[in-house]
Amino acid sequence: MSVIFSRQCEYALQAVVFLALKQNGEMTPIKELSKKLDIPYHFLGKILQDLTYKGLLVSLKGPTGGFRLGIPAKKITLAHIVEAIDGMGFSTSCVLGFAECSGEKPCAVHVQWKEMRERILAMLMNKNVLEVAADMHKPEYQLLH
Amino acid sequence: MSVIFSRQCEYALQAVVFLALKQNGEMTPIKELSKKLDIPYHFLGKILQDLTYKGLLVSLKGPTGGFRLGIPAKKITLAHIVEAIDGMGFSTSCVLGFAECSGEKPCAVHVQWKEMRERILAMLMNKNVLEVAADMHKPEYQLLH
DNA sequence: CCAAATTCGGACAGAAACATCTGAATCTTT
DNA sequence: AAAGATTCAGATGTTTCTGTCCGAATTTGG
Repeated sequence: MSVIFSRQCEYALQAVVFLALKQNGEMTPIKELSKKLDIPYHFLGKILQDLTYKGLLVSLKGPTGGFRLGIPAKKITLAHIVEAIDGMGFSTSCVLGFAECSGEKPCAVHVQWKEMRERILAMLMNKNVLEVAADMHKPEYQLLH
Repeated sequence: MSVIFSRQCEYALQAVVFLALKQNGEMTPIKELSKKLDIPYHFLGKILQDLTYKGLLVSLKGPTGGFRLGIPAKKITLAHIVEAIDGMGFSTSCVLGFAECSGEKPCAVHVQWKEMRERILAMLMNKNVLEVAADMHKPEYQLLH
């Protein structure tokens, strides 16, 4: 394909950012997330279940149930979400696909690629979902309205 | 999963770099590439066929047949290979997975991500396989020996 | 207590990516 | 001309990812 993260992971990122928009302890059911973000209902259910198991979310059954963040939004970085769903494999993998490529036995583009990966990683670790959600509120970011 | 390029694309990158190591017009059969690079024989066959169709390689049947570069190594960049196999989708895609994310309707990390993508793209376009192959010759790069 | 809304858990279905198989076509060498 | 090595083309199999379905468990409100 040629995409950095899996579909699941993208859905997870969107969902967590969306939940971060709700500042009170309000619960959001799958149905709402599914509609607003246009993500398949049952598929999203699995993903949220997974994030709940990993501790990023908290769930509640029954009417008025749903999901909310399990940790303060400020403490959840994009890296946390990616790690929970896809793992951090991308941050060590070789562009050319050599399994043994490493600092001791590098491929010819190892150092340059390493820098890219580290930049990406730094960005993911530096962005918490509170910031992201706050930005999405601003009029110039219309995707979640 | 969480990898930048598809398996096919990684195999293609490796194979083309390997072929760039052979400076004379010598043909290399699939069997040799498959063994040296540890790539499944028939799968690699398809990929080389594809690269041949795209003009990056030239093939010849029969004994003494095989594949060689179809363009001078210096003119083939890593970007050319990626484009031939995976396409350049990654260079425009949104990290959060929003389909409509763009300059006019950005997500909250659009600008930062755009910079990452552009850096990656620049690196892929600036690296030609002659350089890469030459580096792989050097003793500090042992992966292809 | 009951009905309705929700998550939970497991099985299943479909699509895409990865890989293999087989026979045909082509080329080289003898 | 024959034999062997190779690519080519299409069909098929396998695995992983994506998505669906259903029934059970839980919670709320009447």
